[in-house]
Amino acid sequence: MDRSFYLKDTLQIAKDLLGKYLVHESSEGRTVGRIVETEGYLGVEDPASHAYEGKRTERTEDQYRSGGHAYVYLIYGMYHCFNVVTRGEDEPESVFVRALEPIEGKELMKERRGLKEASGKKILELTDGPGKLCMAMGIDEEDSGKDLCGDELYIVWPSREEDLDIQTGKRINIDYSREAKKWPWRYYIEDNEYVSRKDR
DNA sequence: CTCACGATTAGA
DNA sequence: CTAATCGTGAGA
Repeated sequence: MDRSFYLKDTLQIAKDLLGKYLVHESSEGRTVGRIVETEGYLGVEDPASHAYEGKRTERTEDQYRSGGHAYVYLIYGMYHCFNVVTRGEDEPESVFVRALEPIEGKELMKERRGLKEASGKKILELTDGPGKLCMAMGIDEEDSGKDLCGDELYIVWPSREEDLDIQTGKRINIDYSREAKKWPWRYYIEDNEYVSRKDR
């Protein structure tokens, strides 16, 4: 995906990223996951965003880069969250990737997730949540700020395109954000079993 | 320096 | 439902 893809409207990108493939070429091997659930975070006007009212700190600095960079942070002292930065430089908006469907490198994903013997139902737990997918894909704070238009961590179109049944809902776990928790900026592929929460 | 707080997850 | 777990950043 080239730079221009990431400079558009954030909610449009949140929708457009569904069905695309996130690829990570790491020293341990290559993993690929199909994006099935996203949320838009609209920067200065969004009480749920780390950049609300222009708040800018060392931790959130990468969100101020131009569209097409990664913004990764640690949450609850133990999990990582992966975001795709959108819009131009100093427009701190992003798309939070909440779930993937494993496509390639499933053995490596199982190892990283500590589910070596996993099969059947357990395979669903590889990437069905923001912290889980970072673990499975080997994404951590080292990856924050990386250019997604590069050749290490990037996003591509699937070989064959398909029609997706896209659903919308409220974003998850942002109770601290007052009225913003009602805004329907979460997108997911209907009936996809890797979506993190099936409830509304 | 202190301390409250998470864009989560696993497990009871 | 709650505990786990710790870097960050606001405030003293």
